[in-house]
Amino acid sequence: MSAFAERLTTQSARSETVMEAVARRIESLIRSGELRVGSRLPPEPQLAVMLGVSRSSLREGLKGLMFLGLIKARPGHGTYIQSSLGRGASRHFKWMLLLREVKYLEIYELRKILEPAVAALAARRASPEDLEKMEAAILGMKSNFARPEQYMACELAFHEEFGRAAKNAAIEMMLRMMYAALAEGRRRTLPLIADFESNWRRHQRILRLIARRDAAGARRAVLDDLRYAETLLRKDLKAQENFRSKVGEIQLEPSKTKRKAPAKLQRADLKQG
Amino acid sequence: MSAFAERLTTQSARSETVMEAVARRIESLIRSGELRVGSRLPPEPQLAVMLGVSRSSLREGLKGLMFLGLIKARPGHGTYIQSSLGRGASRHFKWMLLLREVKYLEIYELRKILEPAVAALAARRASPEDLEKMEAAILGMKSNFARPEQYMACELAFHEEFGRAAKNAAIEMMLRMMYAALAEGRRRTLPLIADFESNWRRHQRILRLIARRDAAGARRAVLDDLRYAETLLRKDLKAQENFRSKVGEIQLEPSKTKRKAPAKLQRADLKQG
DNA sequence: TGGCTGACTTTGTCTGACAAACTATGCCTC
DNA sequence: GAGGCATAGTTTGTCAGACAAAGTCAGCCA
Repeated sequence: MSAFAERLTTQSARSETVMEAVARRIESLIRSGELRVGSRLPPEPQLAVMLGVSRSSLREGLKGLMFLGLIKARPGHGTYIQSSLGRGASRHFKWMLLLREVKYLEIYELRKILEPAVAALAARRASPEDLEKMEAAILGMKSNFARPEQYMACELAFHEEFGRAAKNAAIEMMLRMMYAALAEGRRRTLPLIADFESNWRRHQRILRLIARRDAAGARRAVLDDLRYAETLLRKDLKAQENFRSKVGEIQLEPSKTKRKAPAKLQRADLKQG
Repeated sequence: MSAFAERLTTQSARSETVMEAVARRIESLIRSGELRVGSRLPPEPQLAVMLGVSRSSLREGLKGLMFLGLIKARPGHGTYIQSSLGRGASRHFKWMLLLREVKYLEIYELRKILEPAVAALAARRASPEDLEKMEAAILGMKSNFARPEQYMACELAFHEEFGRAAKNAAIEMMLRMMYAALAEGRRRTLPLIADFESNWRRHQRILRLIARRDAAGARRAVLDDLRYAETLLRKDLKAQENFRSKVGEIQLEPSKTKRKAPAKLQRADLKQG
């Protein structure tokens, strides 16, 4: 009868690793209210004794939580539970892009679903402070037409404030994940803004409509901007494809690209991997 | 002029930790094409030499990536790069719920934005296999009205197939994150399904409309289901609030056990987290 | 041929130690 | 008395070496 359900609930019988146990234990401490955002965890040696594991194992578990952005260690100070909306998750998203499991065009499809709705929410809910911050970001963009790096930083700030203005933490987290992942792969997004001034004008229009509480207008403006950016992306992808098919065979040699490795990793040589 | 941009680009000058370096190094290996999904990483001792770090530090870095679901270690076998859509990220989402940084109602607002659009996409793109799998999940639900655990497992399976049918990896990842997080906090979602049969009927209707390629109908059906579930959630939240306000004062002693609180966890048995 | 044993590989965990970063206290100088 | 500096103490970061556990695989024997 319930064969389908059986198959689903069958867990892999692998014994739980200490790392997982540490994470679950700390989770339960949060659930019980003993730990909350900002709390300091007991020192590592003490915590290791409490949990009955060695310090190294404990640290591996903590590192996992750090990667997720859920805790933050300050040397000589302590380890704290951190308020983090999408900090760690964006790294996850970035990897999906790296591994080509997620395509840029797919992200734009997602954005076209999410962001117009977010714009409508922002038009209804944005506080004066939100509007001020978005305005500041817009001004920052305007004064940096000639400096791509800084222009992009301001644009990212605008988008983050935009997400925050919708007054929904789940949405804010999702958007931050996407934006952070996109910003990291800036190679791909930077050339898309052929004309900073035109890009800036579209953003300014979005802000103006939000400030006027014009939900429908803001929704349309965001969708327009995304459509425009998507068109550029499509062109860029096609150009790159042509480039690859032409140059692909020539540059078959392994990545000899000089990359500045951090000092501590100088001995790195992974050719045999 | 560009003070705003300056403030944004100012990084915290904290020296990079080995863990971060390890992660970046492996990232660059993926970027250069030396590693891809399914690749086996070199053994830990060897990799440690390559990166010029000790095995313990390397392991901490790897654990971080494991938590994100990006690599998977098999004892006695090796460590592999894993294809993971939202496996690690869902844990992140769950924590946000735990820490009360994200509220359940906010997730429902997000779902009401996302899922109707996804339903429309699924109606256009679902393959026969997708429809079969959703059908199987629906059947599984039907035969488990009396077994809540298994019913929920089947419902989760239905939603995952639903997300997959939209044929967009970014969307699939987002949905899996949400569903996994909601499923973990099942305390909250289980009682919401007052009547399994009614819940099942709504799901069946969604599937039928997707199978008929009725995008608009599927969109409406999903929105209806979400509205219904949200109503139940609102009632449940209100009931819980009443309960808290009655029982809350009695054990209102969070600050008294401030620093020494974890002390009672000494020798805590890990297995019962 | 088939199954079992043993060596080998690889990850999991533990112990102990020292370095680095930050805090806080107390001393010394002005 | 006030302020700067040095020192001790706390806490995380990193390293080294060792053994256990788990899985693979070749080779031996019935």
